Amino acid sequence: MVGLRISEVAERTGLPASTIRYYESAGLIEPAERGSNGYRLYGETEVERLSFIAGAKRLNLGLADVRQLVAARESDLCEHVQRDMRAVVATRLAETRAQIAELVRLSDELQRAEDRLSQPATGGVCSDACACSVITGDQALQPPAGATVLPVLNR
Amino acid sequence: MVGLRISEVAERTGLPASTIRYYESAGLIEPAERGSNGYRLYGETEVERLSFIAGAKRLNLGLADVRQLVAARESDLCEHVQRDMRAVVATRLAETRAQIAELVRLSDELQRAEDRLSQPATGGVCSDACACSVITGDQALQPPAGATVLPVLNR
DNA sequence: ATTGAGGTTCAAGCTACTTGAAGGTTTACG
DNA sequence: CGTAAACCTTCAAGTAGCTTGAACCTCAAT
Repeated sequence: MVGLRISEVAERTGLPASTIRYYESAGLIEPAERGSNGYRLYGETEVERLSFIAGAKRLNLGLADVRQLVAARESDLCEHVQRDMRAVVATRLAETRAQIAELVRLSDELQRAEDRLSQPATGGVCSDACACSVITGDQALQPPAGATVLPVLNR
Repeated sequence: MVGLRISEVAERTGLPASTIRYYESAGLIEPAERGSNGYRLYGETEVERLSFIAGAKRLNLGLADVRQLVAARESDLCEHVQRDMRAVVATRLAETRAQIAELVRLSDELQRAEDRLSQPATGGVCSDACACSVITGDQALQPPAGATVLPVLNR
């Protein structure tokens, strides 16, 4: 009952100790208690909070979102929490679906590029364009007219 | 024929001027010529090189890959270029497909979380767990046994 | 006494840029 | 000719979410 050291908390939550320290420094969790030796000590409450955070991270939520949810959770207003979480999750779901759509489009492009690169060089002659046209985009790789392929991973 | 200024090159390649400067500082392209006023000046060759880079970026290639491809392209050994590009593109394609698979799994999780959050709180009573269990993962959100959902966007 | 496995802090590095400050240049207009 | 807008320059710092490293302390075992 004296409290758990950071490595034990790391084991239970699945988060690396360095990440737990980082979350503290980032204000996601309160500064941990310290033992007489200066080591951080954690109780069950902290482990649960960190598990909650780990769960949110599995949903790919950003730290800003996580911060909001942690605050809502602590505030203990149940409806409030549920409403907040629904909004955050819904937004994240929409973003994820958009990401998937973009990546599918991208994988099509890559597939086409690969197909073209698998063909022997045109007529054995190494022209000026060469394989580079696959990327320069003389033909297939231009965005299909207003396709905005660019911001795929920008988030 | 005096040369294009950076904003004109930006317009032709679709890359922001700031990005072009950044590519120069990152060693992706050679330092541009300068006019008597200190402005950068570009010729057709540079525009083509930058278009090539923009094309590679549309394929979501990292700067390390792009650097390699640019070098190969400049080296002018055609077979070599084609082999390099094939390898890079194939790797990228595999990565993209893996990403898609992970995101699909993630969107399933999010969908389940949303479903559960849409249901009214259990029996009207706001228990200790409340909506938080959706993320804490008492039930559905635990990784389906050895699923490694974590490194979804780590790259 | 010393080794090894923990713990601590603080700083820097990672990707691929973007943004901002502080300033010089060029061009168009009145 | 004056000046304001629009361009260009460099350099520094900020972004997300950590990870890694250096330099040091603590504790249990040999």
